Amino acid sequence: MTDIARLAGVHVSTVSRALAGSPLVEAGKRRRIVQLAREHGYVVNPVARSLRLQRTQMVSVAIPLQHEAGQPLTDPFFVAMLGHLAEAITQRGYGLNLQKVVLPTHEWLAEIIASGRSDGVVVIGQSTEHDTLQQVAAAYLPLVVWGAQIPGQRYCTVGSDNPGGARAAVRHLLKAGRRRIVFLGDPTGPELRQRYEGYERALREAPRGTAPPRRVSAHLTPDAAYTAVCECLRAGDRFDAVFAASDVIAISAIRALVNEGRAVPQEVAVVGFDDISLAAHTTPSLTTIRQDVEQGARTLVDLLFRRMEGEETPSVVLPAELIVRESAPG
Amino acid sequence: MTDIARLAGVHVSTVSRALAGSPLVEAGKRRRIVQLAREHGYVVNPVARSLRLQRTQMVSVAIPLQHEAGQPLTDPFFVAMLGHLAEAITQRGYGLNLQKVVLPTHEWLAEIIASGRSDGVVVIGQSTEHDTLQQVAAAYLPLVVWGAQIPGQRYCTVGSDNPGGARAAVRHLLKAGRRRIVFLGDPTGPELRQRYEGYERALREAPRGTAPPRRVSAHLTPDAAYTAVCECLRAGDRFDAVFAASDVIAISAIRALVNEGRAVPQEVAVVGFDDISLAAHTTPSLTTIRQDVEQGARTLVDLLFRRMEGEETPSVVLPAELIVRESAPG
DNA sequence: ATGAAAGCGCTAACAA
DNA sequence: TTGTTAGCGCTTTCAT
Repeated sequence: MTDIARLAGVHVSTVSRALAGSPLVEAGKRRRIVQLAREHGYVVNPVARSLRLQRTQMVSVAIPLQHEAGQPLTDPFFVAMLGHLAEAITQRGYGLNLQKVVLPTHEWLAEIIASGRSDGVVVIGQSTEHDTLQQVAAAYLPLVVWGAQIPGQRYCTVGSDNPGGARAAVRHLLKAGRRRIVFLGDPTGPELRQRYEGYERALREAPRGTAPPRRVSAHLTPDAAYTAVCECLRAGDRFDAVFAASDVIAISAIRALVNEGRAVPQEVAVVGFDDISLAAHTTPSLTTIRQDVEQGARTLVDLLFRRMEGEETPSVVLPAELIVRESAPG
Repeated sequence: MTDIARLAGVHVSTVSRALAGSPLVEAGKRRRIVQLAREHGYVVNPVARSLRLQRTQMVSVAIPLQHEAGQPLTDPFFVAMLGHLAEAITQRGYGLNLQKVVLPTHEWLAEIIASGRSDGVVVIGQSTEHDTLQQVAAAYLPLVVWGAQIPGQRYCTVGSDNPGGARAAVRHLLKAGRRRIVFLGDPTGPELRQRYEGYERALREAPRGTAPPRRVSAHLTPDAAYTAVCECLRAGDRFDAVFAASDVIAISAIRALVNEGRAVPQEVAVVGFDDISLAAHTTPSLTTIRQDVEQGARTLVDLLFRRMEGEETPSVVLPAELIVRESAPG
């Protein structure tokens, strides 16, 4: 900037003002300075700017992942969320600082905040970190979390209507005449727990003769789900429908079923959760509960910026919609 | 830091040294200071540190995306790459600054660099930006690119053996007796172009009676590929195998084929490219060319850090391996 | 082994 | 309207 000032024959402060578009500096001079800066490929140093302004124009996006579950950063839903967050954050002229958090880690959130690398934090997925979030949120406002809303929660979440979505999925299966519906997935973390609860509730409301809730445990990875379903089938388990906690494991479940000689959807219907972009394109295509990632991301960012301004924002629950496709026709 | 200094009854410079683990400061005092910092949840301000040190401990990861192609940041391969990059970068104590670049944008790379937000840049995918990269690389060393190696290229790439992988895919199909093999995808960008070239070459080397190269154009999105394959079938096109430029479009192709009444793999075999995590779990599971994302990411980061130290590193081509599954059995 | 002081590049309160 | 100046929080050279 000193260089530009010298070239323009003015003081740095004038350059600073000109580049900030201040009306204080004479229009002609301002244009000349801006032009000069462009010619020389000069852009203001955001580090120095941040130090001076005490704000970084950065948002941290933290993704807590269970190490033991081997959960990679490749879950398509999280990733779609990340993409849309990048979009929304960039649109506001902010940068995105990506933090992959491998649990269990001590004080990960406090450290992200204390480091001052960002003006606000988005956490994608509560995972098992409800307590951490509770604690940190007490003293730090600009924090929003994608996830489930939990009674007594003190932090701000945006998330889908997990129980409602799950219930809609199971009711759809019941209406199609299915009576032995298993839940595939591990209800670790509030979101999946709520999906399980929705599943249970729908079964409680089911016609007589419907089999009671039954869970097939599996981490949210393709391999885990595949293995779990195979074992279950070989153990002679009988069911005519699967409600999977996510699309990724629903797809694995279909493969396991077909490989073990069960026709999908004729013998076993499958419903997933998320509506990832591939869901419409698998064979058979996947009946699922859509979470609107794009709106979710926009809402998260919107709330975050309001919190960055000091506003106390409430949590938001977005509708989750049943999408009927081939794996569980109507 | 001033606070910690006051609490410890020493000068800030001593605290700075202590926290940096300098041997200059007396061991006992150092421990006391470190302890004090931890108790008070103090961590050094990386912004101030960056300004002073003239390095940010940050790496920018830029993902150029074609706007017109509607290509989202959700391509599973890119995303897996991003995850592994996050891993490798974090391991070295650096942060990751994610930049989604929507093309065409003017000077995107120059701006990322000039902004000084990071000490090095990883670009995932050359896309149509070969010229930009050539130009920038002339004056900026700490830059690595995931993509194809191009004759006359002046920047450092890491990428798979695209022609070799494509050739292996087509030879596999030929060996299985397929003679009318179409290429599905749009060879925009060097990587896909090289895959197409490998396809062409394998066909030139094919037995007599093999149909000549034939391309079905489609952007790398599920919808585009689905539509393209359907139209092609309805137009009465005849083929017994598809080599798709990516797994995502291979999966869509399978769905289109099945929906139009073609058995996969009996009537039409399908081979993809990437080996995304879902490829093993679709129905039928996908024969594909594996790109080793993890090694790719590690190599990129390794080369980047060497470049950040001033070393001129050469480009690297990684092997691409044929994985035979159900969609195109041996 | 520790303290004093300068300065990284920028912005803004104040002065002119 | 522009310039002067102080200071954001840190590291490091120099002096002690």
